[in-house]
Amino acid sequence: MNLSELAAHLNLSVTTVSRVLAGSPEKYRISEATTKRVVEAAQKYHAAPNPLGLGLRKGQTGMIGLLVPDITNPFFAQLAREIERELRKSDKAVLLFDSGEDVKIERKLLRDMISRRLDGFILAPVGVDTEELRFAVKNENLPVVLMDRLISGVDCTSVSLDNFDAGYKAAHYLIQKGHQRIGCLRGDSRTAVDADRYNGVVAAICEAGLNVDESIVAGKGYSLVDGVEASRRILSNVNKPSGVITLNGQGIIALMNVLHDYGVSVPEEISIVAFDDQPWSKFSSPAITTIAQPIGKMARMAVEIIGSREKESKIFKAELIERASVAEVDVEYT
Amino acid sequence: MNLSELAAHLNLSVTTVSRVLAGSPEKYRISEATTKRVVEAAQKYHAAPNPLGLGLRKGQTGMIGLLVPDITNPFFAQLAREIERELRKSDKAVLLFDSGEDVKIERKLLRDMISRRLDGFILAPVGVDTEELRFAVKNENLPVVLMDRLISGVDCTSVSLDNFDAGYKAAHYLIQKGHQRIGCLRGDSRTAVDADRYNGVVAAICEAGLNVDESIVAGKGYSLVDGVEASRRILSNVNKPSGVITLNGQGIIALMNVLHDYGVSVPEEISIVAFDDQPWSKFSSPAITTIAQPIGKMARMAVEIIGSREKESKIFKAELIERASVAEVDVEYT
DNA sequence: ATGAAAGCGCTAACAG
DNA sequence: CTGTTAGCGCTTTCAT
Repeated sequence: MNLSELAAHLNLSVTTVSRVLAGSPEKYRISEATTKRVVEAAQKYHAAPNPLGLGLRKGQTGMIGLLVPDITNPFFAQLAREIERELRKSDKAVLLFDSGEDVKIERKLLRDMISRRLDGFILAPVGVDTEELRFAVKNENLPVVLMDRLISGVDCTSVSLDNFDAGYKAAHYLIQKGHQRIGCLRGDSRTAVDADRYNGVVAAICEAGLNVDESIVAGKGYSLVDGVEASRRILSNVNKPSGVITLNGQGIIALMNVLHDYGVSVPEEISIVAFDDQPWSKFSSPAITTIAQPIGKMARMAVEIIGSREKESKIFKAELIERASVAEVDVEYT
Repeated sequence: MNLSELAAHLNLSVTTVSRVLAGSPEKYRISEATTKRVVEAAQKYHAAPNPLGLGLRKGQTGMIGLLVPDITNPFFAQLAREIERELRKSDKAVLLFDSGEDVKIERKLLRDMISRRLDGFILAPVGVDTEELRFAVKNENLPVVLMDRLISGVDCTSVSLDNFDAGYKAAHYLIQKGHQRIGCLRGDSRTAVDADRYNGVVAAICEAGLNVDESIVAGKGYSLVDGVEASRRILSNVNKPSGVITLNGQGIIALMNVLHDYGVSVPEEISIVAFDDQPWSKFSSPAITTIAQPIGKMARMAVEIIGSREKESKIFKAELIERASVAEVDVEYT
């Protein structure tokens, strides 16, 4: 039931009913009796303001759009959950758009999202620079915040991880533990997240005076199949790495399975540091040493930025969670 | 930009612009010239009808609400993806609500969903019978379809799996392979999905003249922690099962890790049949024999039901995907 | 072939 | 303390 129907039932004007249900009866000095009548009747008839009328009037939809490349990817699922939970506090709902890692679909979705006049946009794009993305990001009137897959060269409001630092931390940790031959399972190297993380890894390796061996670096996408293929390539190398860093969440799943398949034991034969702390990371056997992104904090920040319509970018630091997938090895003097 | 602004720019009435953009210019015999002018200007200025005005007029929001207990759970993430993809074809968007397996939150979300006047509701509830859920499900005016966690005793439009049959298939397969001592990793036994699956398992075991040993049956929820705890209980039994069936997606993740932890090899020491085929199931080592739900088909059916506003319930059959996690054992004559 | 007007449900400005 | 009115952006009659 809507407000005017309720008003008719109670022989009141829509205005009065509206004022009561909007939660400001005292501001308009509505009598206690009336207030009570309205509230009770509203409850009884499940009456509530129609958000379309309300939105039209206020110029707000009460919804924000969330675009992800793959909701099936645990990182984005977690992100979506945190964002939804946070938005709920201000009675906003989340419209979910999944591009399936497909730029063409993403462009179409972006247009659809914008035409829906949402109150805000939290975008985790595929990672490719497109006209639609630029339009969204550069438009002063659209409260947009970019997450995860930032576009290199395009600066805009965003919430992201210091990916270089995170990659550096992972590699530095392995080096500290005596590893000298470090492999890397990458995602799509054309995306900034992946490139930055990898550059961090390379920096740490070089800084330690070690060499980067490209033959134990592989990866060309974020899908599980990509991860499996890359894992196989890395492990089929005659001279296996002593430690491997997986640069994204799907990577570790792929790698663990391939390792098991090849009968390679962790951490005895190969040590692992994995990007993205996942719910099962600590239950895994061995428990995985991970580079954890503060997903909750990042989600909250994104929501805050959208709400306040600031135009600032925030960068978070990843944390290395030490578990049991990295073994200490004796440094070989070569 | 909205239609009236565009109309002003072009010295046309909103009506004409609306008719062109609604895609029915010939129906109203709009001249080719005008049509072209409108279309081009709309493109240029990124003008599109405001969905709030449109919705208010048409009594539709162009959105359907999707409620899940946990988007982080791969099954629901996959479901969400399929539903979104399907809905997109009819230009509808998905409003995502995540109850976090919490009935109290679910009730609140349900109220919120309803008050938003959505065009349809696809609900995968926590699995508990609540006032709000009944209201939603029993209301003739709300196009609701229940999925996965049906409420026993409440019949309503739904799309679900023949869970008894699925459980039966899993157990029957193990028995065929010579297993006589079958353990079971359950979810929340108060939910119908879990109970039905378990009953199917029990039926197959009894039918084969074997006994159900409750000491190798455990589980009290759908979280990973619940799964780990249950796995430990099952495996710490002095008389270990020869085959284990996990009744939900999180269960297999928990079990695999605990098995590895305990140094139990699959399928040599213990065979496994797992509910829900997951992207990594086939890459796992050994590849997991699973009971696969036709998620895509179910999603499509749910969307179709919502669209056509039928009031029918559809039940799908699960398929056993044979892989390498079950070993054939010699039948012992006791 | 096009436009004017009404009305979807709501709230804010202006009465009283 | 409550009501009347206008207008948010759109589509659908009804006119021309």
